[in-house]
Amino acid sequence: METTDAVKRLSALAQDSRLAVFRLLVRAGPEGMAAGEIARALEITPNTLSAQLTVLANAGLTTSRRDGRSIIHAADYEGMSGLLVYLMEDCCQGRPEVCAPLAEAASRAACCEGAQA
Amino acid sequence: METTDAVKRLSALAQDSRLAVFRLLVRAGPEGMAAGEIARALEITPNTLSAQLTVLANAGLTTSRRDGRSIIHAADYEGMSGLLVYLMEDCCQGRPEVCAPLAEAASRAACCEGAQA
DNA sequence: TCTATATTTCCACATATTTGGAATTATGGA
DNA sequence: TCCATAATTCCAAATATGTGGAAATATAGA
Repeated sequence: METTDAVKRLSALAQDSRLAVFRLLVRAGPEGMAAGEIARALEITPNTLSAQLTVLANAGLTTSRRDGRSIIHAADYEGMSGLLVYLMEDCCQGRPEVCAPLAEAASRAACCEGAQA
Repeated sequence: METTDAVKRLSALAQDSRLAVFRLLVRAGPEGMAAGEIARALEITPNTLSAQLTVLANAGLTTSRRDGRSIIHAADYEGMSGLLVYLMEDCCQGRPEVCAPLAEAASRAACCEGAQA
Protein backbone atom coordinates (compact mmCIF):
# COMPACT_ATOMS: atom_id res chain seq x y z
CA MET A 1 0.00 0.00 0.00
CA GLU A 2 1.11 3.54 -0.72
CA THR A 3 1.67 6.20 1.88
CA THR A 4 -1.10 8.29 0.35
CA ASP A 5 -3.60 5.50 0.91
CA ALA A 6 -2.38 4.92 4.44
CA VAL A 7 -2.87 8.59 5.30
CA LYS A 8 -6.34 8.44 3.74
CA ARG A 9 -7.29 5.45 5.86
CA LEU A 10 -5.79 6.88 9.02
CA SER A 11 -7.62 10.18 8.43
CA ALA A 12 -10.85 8.33 7.87
CA LEU A 13 -10.50 6.59 11.23
CA ALA A 14 -9.14 9.63 13.03
CA GLN A 15 -12.48 11.08 14.01
CA ASP A 16 -14.83 10.15 16.82
CA SER A 17 -17.98 9.35 14.97
CA ARG A 18 -16.27 7.80 11.96
CA LEU A 19 -14.25 5.52 14.18
CA ALA A 20 -17.48 4.61 15.98
CA VAL A 21 -19.15 3.83 12.66
CA PHE A 22 -16.26 1.68 11.53
CA ARG A 23 -16.07 -0.25 14.78
CA LEU A 24 -19.81 -0.80 14.72
CA LEU A 25 -19.47 -2.25 11.24
CA VAL A 26 -16.53 -4.41 12.29
CA ARG A 27 -18.71 -5.80 15.08
CA ALA A 28 -21.65 -6.21 12.72
CA GLY A 29 -19.66 -8.62 10.60
CA PRO A 30 -19.73 -9.25 6.84
CA GLU A 31 -23.53 -8.86 6.56
CA GLY A 32 -23.18 -5.17 7.41
CA MET A 33 -25.85 -2.70 8.43
CA ALA A 34 -28.27 -0.35 6.69
CA ALA A 35 -27.28 3.32 6.81
CA GLY A 36 -30.42 4.19 8.75
CA GLU A 37 -29.71 1.51 11.31
CA ILE A 38 -26.23 2.91 11.85
CA ALA A 39 -27.59 6.44 12.14
CA ARG A 40 -30.09 5.37 14.80
CA ALA A 41 -27.55 3.27 16.69
CA LEU A 42 -25.05 6.10 16.93
CA GLU A 43 -27.50 9.02 16.94
CA ILE A 44 -26.01 10.72 13.92
CA THR A 45 -28.18 12.65 11.44
CA PRO A 46 -28.55 10.79 8.13
CA ASN A 47 -26.85 13.40 6.00
CA THR A 48 -23.86 13.65 8.30
CA LEU A 49 -23.59 9.87 8.42
CA SER A 50 -23.76 9.74 4.65
CA ALA A 51 -20.77 12.07 4.41
CA GLN A 52 -18.86 9.98 6.92
CA LEU A 53 -19.61 6.73 5.13
CA THR A 54 -18.39 8.30 1.91
CA VAL A 55 -15.08 9.10 3.56
CA LEU A 56 -14.71 5.56 4.91
CA ALA A 57 -15.63 4.05 1.55
CA ASN A 58 -13.25 6.30 -0.39
CA ALA A 59 -10.50 5.28 1.98
CA GLY A 60 -11.18 1.63 1.21
CA LEU A 61 -12.38 0.76 4.67
CA THR A 62 -16.03 -0.02 3.91
CA THR A 63 -18.11 -1.35 1.05
CA SER A 64 -21.78 -0.92 0.28
CA ARG A 65 -24.59 -2.51 -1.70
CA ARG A 66 -28.20 -1.61 -2.22
CA ASP A 67 -30.94 -3.79 -0.78
CA GLY A 68 -34.35 -2.41 -1.64
CA ARG A 69 -34.62 1.11 -0.30
CA SER A 70 -31.67 0.61 2.02
CA ILE A 71 -27.95 0.79 1.42
CA ILE A 72 -26.09 -1.82 3.41
CA HIS A 73 -22.60 -0.88 4.54
CA ALA A 74 -19.98 -3.35 5.73
CA ALA A 75 -16.40 -3.17 7.00
CA ASP A 76 -13.76 -3.99 4.41
CA TYR A 77 -11.49 -6.36 6.32
CA GLU A 78 -8.95 -6.49 3.52
CA GLY A 79 -8.64 -2.73 3.52
CA MET A 80 -8.11 -2.81 7.23
CA SER A 81 -5.43 -5.48 6.92
CA GLY A 82 -3.61 -3.39 4.36
CA LEU A 83 -3.36 -0.53 6.79
CA LEU A 84 -2.17 -2.72 9.66
CA VAL A 85 0.51 -4.31 7.52
CA TYR A 86 1.65 -0.88 6.38
CA LEU A 87 1.92 0.33 9.96
CA MET A 88 3.95 -2.67 11.07
CA GLU A 89 6.05 -2.85 7.95
CA ASP A 90 9.22 -1.11 9.04
CA CYS A 91 9.25 -2.25 12.60
CA CYS A 92 12.26 -4.47 12.62
CA GLN A 93 15.12 -3.48 10.43
CA GLY A 94 17.22 -6.40 11.57
CA ARG A 95 16.24 -5.72 15.17
CA PRO A 96 13.89 -8.45 16.30
CA GLU A 97 13.69 -7.08 19.81
CA VAL A 98 12.15 -3.88 18.52
CA CYS A 99 9.03 -5.32 17.01
CA ALA A 100 8.45 -7.89 19.75
CA PRO A 101 5.79 -5.74 21.46
CA LEU A 102 4.03 -5.28 18.14
CA ALA A 103 4.09 -8.94 17.24
CA GLU A 104 2.88 -9.84 20.70
CA ALA A 105 0.04 -7.33 20.41
CA ALA A 106 -0.94 -8.74 17.05
CA SER A 107 -1.10 -12.31 18.28
CA ARG A 108 -3.02 -11.28 21.39
CA ALA A 109 -5.52 -9.49 19.16
CA ALA A 110 -5.86 -12.57 16.98
CA CYS A 111 -8.43 -13.59 19.52
CA CYS A 112 -10.14 -16.55 17.96
CA GLU A 113 -7.97 -19.62 17.70
CA GLY A 114 -9.35 -20.72 14.36
CA ALA A 115 -8.11 -17.55 12.73
CA GLN A 116 -4.45 -18.20 13.39
CA ALA A 117 -3.67 -19.00 9.78
CA MET B 1 -7.01 1.96 25.55
CA GLU B 2 -9.84 4.50 25.35
CA THR B 3 -11.47 5.67 22.16
CA THR B 4 -10.29 9.19 22.82
CA ASP B 5 -6.67 8.04 22.87
CA ALA B 6 -7.16 5.96 19.75
CA VAL B 7 -8.50 8.97 17.87
CA LYS B 8 -5.59 11.03 19.13
CA ARG B 9 -3.08 8.47 17.86
CA LEU B 10 -4.84 8.02 14.55
CA SER B 11 -4.99 11.79 14.05
CA ALA B 12 -1.32 12.07 14.86
CA LEU B 13 -0.48 9.53 12.16
CA ALA B 14 -3.05 10.81 9.68
CA GLN B 15 -0.85 13.42 8.09
CA ASP B 16 1.87 13.10 5.48
CA SER B 17 4.84 14.57 7.25
CA ARG B 18 3.90 13.25 10.69
CA LEU B 19 3.52 9.74 9.35
CA ALA B 20 6.88 10.14 7.64
CA VAL B 21 8.45 11.27 10.90
CA PHE B 22 6.96 8.37 12.80
CA ARG B 23 8.04 5.78 10.25
CA LEU B 24 11.53 7.24 10.16
CA LEU B 25 11.71 6.85 13.93
CA VAL B 26 10.36 3.31 13.74
CA ARG B 27 13.13 2.51 11.30
CA ALA B 28 15.68 4.31 13.44
CA GLY B 29 15.03 1.93 16.31
CA PRO B 30 15.14 2.50 20.06
CA GLU B 31 18.16 4.82 19.93
CA GLY B 32 16.06 7.39 18.13
CA MET B 33 17.19 10.48 16.23
CA ALA B 34 17.94 14.09 17.06
CA ALA B 35 15.27 16.57 15.99
CA GLY B 36 17.67 18.32 13.65
CA GLU B 37 18.62 15.07 12.01
CA ILE B 38 14.95 14.29 11.37
CA ALA B 39 14.37 17.78 9.99
CA ARG B 40 17.27 17.43 7.56
CA ALA B 41 16.27 13.90 6.53
CA LEU B 42 12.71 14.90 5.71
CA GLU B 43 13.35 18.52 4.68
CA ILE B 44 10.99 20.02 7.22
CA THR B 45 11.73 23.36 8.88
CA PRO B 46 12.74 22.92 12.54
CA ASN B 47 9.80 24.82 14.01
CA THR B 48 7.25 22.89 11.98
CA LEU B 49 8.91 19.62 12.93
CA SER B 50 8.83 20.65 16.55
CA ALA B 51 5.06 21.11 16.37
CA GLN B 52 4.66 17.75 14.70
CA LEU B 53 6.81 15.97 17.25
CA THR B 54 4.72 17.53 19.99
CA VAL B 55 1.59 16.04 18.44
CA LEU B 56 3.18 12.59 18.18
CA ALA B 57 4.45 12.75 21.75
CA ASN B 58 1.11 13.94 23.15
CA ALA B 59 -0.55 11.06 21.37
CA GLY B 60 1.80 8.63 23.09
CA LEU B 61 3.58 7.56 19.92
CA THR B 62 7.03 8.97 20.59
CA THR B 63 9.27 9.74 23.53
CA SER B 64 12.15 12.17 23.87
CA ARG B 65 15.22 12.83 25.97
CA ARG B 66 17.83 15.53 25.94
CA ASP B 67 21.39 14.72 25.00
CA GLY B 68 23.58 17.79 25.18
CA ARG B 69 22.17 20.41 22.87
CA SER B 70 20.04 17.88 21.01
CA ILE B 71 16.69 16.34 21.81
CA ILE B 72 16.55 12.71 20.80
CA HIS B 73 13.17 11.41 19.71
CA ALA B 74 12.24 7.74 19.48
CA ALA B 75 9.19 5.74 18.48
CA ASP B 76 7.13 4.45 21.40
CA TYR B 77 6.51 0.85 20.40
CA GLU B 78 4.19 0.21 23.32
CA GLY B 79 2.00 3.13 22.30
CA MET B 80 1.88 1.75 18.79
CA SER B 81 0.92 -1.70 20.04
CA GLY B 82 -1.90 -0.22 22.05
CA LEU B 83 -3.37 1.33 18.94
CA LEU B 84 -3.06 -1.86 16.89
CA VAL B 85 -4.73 -3.91 19.59
CA TYR B 86 -7.52 -1.37 19.83
CA LEU B 87 -8.09 -1.52 16.09
CA MET B 88 -8.23 -5.32 16.01
CA GLU B 89 -10.18 -5.67 19.23
CA ASP B 90 -13.68 -6.21 17.95
CA CYS B 91 -12.85 -8.09 14.84
CA CYS B 92 -14.30 -11.46 15.59
CA GLN B 93 -17.45 -11.54 17.63
CA GLY B 94 -17.66 -15.29 17.53
CA ARG B 95 -16.81 -15.21 13.84
CA PRO B 96 -13.32 -16.60 13.32
CA GLU B 97 -13.59 -16.32 9.56
CA VAL B 98 -13.99 -12.56 9.84
CA CYS B 99 -10.69 -11.75 11.43
CA ALA B 100 -8.70 -14.28 9.46
CA PRO B 101 -7.38 -11.65 7.03
CA LEU B 102 -6.36 -9.47 9.95
CA ALA B 103 -4.62 -12.26 11.83
CA GLU B 104 -2.86 -13.30 8.66
CA ALA B 105 -1.72 -9.74 8.07
CA ALA B 106 -0.42 -9.51 11.59
CA SER B 107 1.65 -12.66 11.36
CA ARG B 108 2.97 -11.68 7.95
CA ALA B 109 4.07 -8.36 9.43
CA ALA B 110 5.80 -10.09 12.31
CA CYS B 111 8.69 -10.37 9.95
CA CYS B 112 11.51 -11.37 12.18
CA GLU B 113 11.16 -14.90 13.49
CA GLY B 114 12.65 -14.14 16.87
CA ALA B 115 9.84 -11.73 17.59
CA GLN B 116 7.11 -14.35 17.47
CA ALA B 117 6.57 -14.36 21.22
C1' DT C 1 30.71 35.97 30.01
C1' DC C 2 30.15 35.78 25.00
C1' DT C 3 29.03 33.18 20.92
C1' DA C 4 27.27 29.42 18.12
C1' DT C 5 24.19 25.61 17.77
C1' DA C 6 19.77 23.09 18.76
C1' DT C 7 15.21 23.36 19.61
C1' DT C 8 10.98 25.40 21.01
C1' DT C 9 7.30 28.98 21.57
C1' DC C 10 4.42 32.61 19.83
C1' DC C 11 1.60 34.22 16.40
C1' DA C 12 -1.01 34.73 12.26
C1' DC C 13 -2.51 33.22 7.86
C1' DA C 14 -4.14 29.82 4.59
C1' DT C 15 -6.42 25.62 4.12
C1' DA C 16 -9.21 21.65 5.37
C1' DT C 17 -12.81 19.43 8.08
C1' DT C 18 -17.17 18.67 10.32
C1' DT C 19 -21.82 19.54 10.59
C1' DG C 20 -26.74 20.11 9.55
C1' DG C 21 -30.70 22.43 6.88
C1' DA C 22 -32.98 22.11 2.62
C1' DA C 23 -33.62 20.06 -1.61
C1' DT C 24 -33.00 15.91 -4.54
C1' DT C 25 -32.87 11.07 -6.07
C1' DA C 26 -34.22 6.15 -5.65
C1' DT C 27 -37.16 2.40 -4.36
C1' DG C 28 -41.40 -0.12 -2.94
C1' DG C 29 -46.23 -0.43 -2.09
C1' DA C 30 -51.14 1.05 -2.66
C1' DT D 1 -49.58 7.40 -10.60
C1' DC D 2 -49.05 9.02 -5.85
C1' DC D 3 -47.14 8.63 -1.38
C1' DA D 4 -43.93 7.27 2.22
C1' DT D 5 -39.42 5.78 3.33
C1' DA D 6 -34.24 5.66 2.67
C1' DA D 7 -30.34 7.82 1.52
C1' DT D 8 -27.62 11.31 -0.82
C1' DT D 9 -26.15 15.86 -2.62
C1' DC D 10 -25.59 20.78 -2.22
C1' DC D 11 -24.31 24.52 0.37
C1' DA D 12 -22.67 27.49 4.02
C1' DA D 13 -21.01 28.38 8.69
C1' DA D 14 -18.15 27.17 12.59
C1' DT D 15 -14.13 24.99 13.91
C1' DA D 16 -9.70 22.77 13.58
C1' DT D 17 -5.24 22.04 11.43
C1' DG D 18 -0.69 22.82 9.16
C1' DT D 19 2.84 25.97 8.27
C1' DG D 20 6.66 29.12 8.72
C1' DG D 21 8.74 33.83 10.22
C1' DA D 22 10.53 35.93 14.20
C1' DA D 23 11.77 35.76 18.83
C1' DA D 24 12.92 33.12 22.95
C1' DT D 25 15.15 29.37 25.62
C1' DA D 26 18.75 25.87 26.58
C1' DT D 27 23.28 23.95 26.21
C1' DA D 28 28.30 23.59 25.09
C1' DG D 29 32.61 25.50 24.42
C1' DA D 30 36.09 29.31 24.30
